[in-house]
Amino acid sequence: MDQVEIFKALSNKTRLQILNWLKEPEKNFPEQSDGFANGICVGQIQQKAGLTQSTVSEYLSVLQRAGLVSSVRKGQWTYYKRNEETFEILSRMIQSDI
Amino acid sequence: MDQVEIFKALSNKTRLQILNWLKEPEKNFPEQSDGFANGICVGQIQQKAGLTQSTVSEYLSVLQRAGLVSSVRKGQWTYYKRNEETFEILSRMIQSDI
DNA sequence: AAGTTATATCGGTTTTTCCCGATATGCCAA
DNA sequence: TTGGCATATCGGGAAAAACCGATATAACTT
Repeated sequence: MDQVEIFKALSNKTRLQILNWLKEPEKNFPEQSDGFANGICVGQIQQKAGLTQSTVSEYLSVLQRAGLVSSVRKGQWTYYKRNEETFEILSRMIQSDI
Repeated sequence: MDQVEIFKALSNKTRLQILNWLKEPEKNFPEQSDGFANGICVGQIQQKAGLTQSTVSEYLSVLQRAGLVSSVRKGQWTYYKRNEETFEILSRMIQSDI
C-alpha cells in the first residue's frame, strides 16, 4: 500500500476516467457482449479512451500496480475491474494518516 | 477543486511528510516560539525537510494551489496550516466520485 | 537610507511522466 | 503450422516535475 504510488496513479485525467467508467460497466461499455462478471477488456477501454492500445495497456498496469484495479486473463482477453477495497482503505487513510 | 491537481500535490514523499507534520505542530515544530495559531512558518518546515528554501517554498505553494493548506503573512513570515476541509471533501470524493 | 532576515520567483539541469509507433507474446482457429 | 486477433513490452520524443543556486521582493531594524 504505497501512498505515493497510489496518488501518482490517480494524477492523470484519463486514468481517473477509466476508474469512473469501471464503476458502471453495463452503462459505460454496452458493446461488451460476454457479460461483466470478469470486468472489462482492454480493447473496450481503449476505444472509449481514444488513446493508443499501448498507452491504455500501460495505464491499466499503473492502476493495477497501485492496487486500484485487478485483472483476469481469459483466453486472449484481459479483463480489468475496480478493486473497491483499495478505495475504502484510501478514503480512510486520508482521514487518519495523511 | 481540481482532482488531478490534488492528487499531483499528494504524489511526493516530502509534501506528504509536510502535511503530516502540520497535523501536530506543537510536537513537530517545538522550535517555533511564537505560538501555533497561525500555522508554521516556511523556515521551520524547510529545516525539517532538509531541502533548500526555494524548493520548500515551491512545495508549499503546490499544496496551497491544491487547497490542502492555507497561508497567512505576518510581518516577514508566512505561516502555513492544513486546510482540513479539503481533506474531508477529498475523502468523500474518493468514496463517491472516483 | 542601508543592512538584515524571511519568503518568493527565475533560470537551469536531471529525472519522471505522457503518449506514441513498432515489435513481441499468448491464445485461438483453420 | 500458419495466420489473425488481443494484449504487453520496448524505445523514444516532448512535456512536466523535482530539485538546485541566484536573485528579487517585502518587512523589519537601526
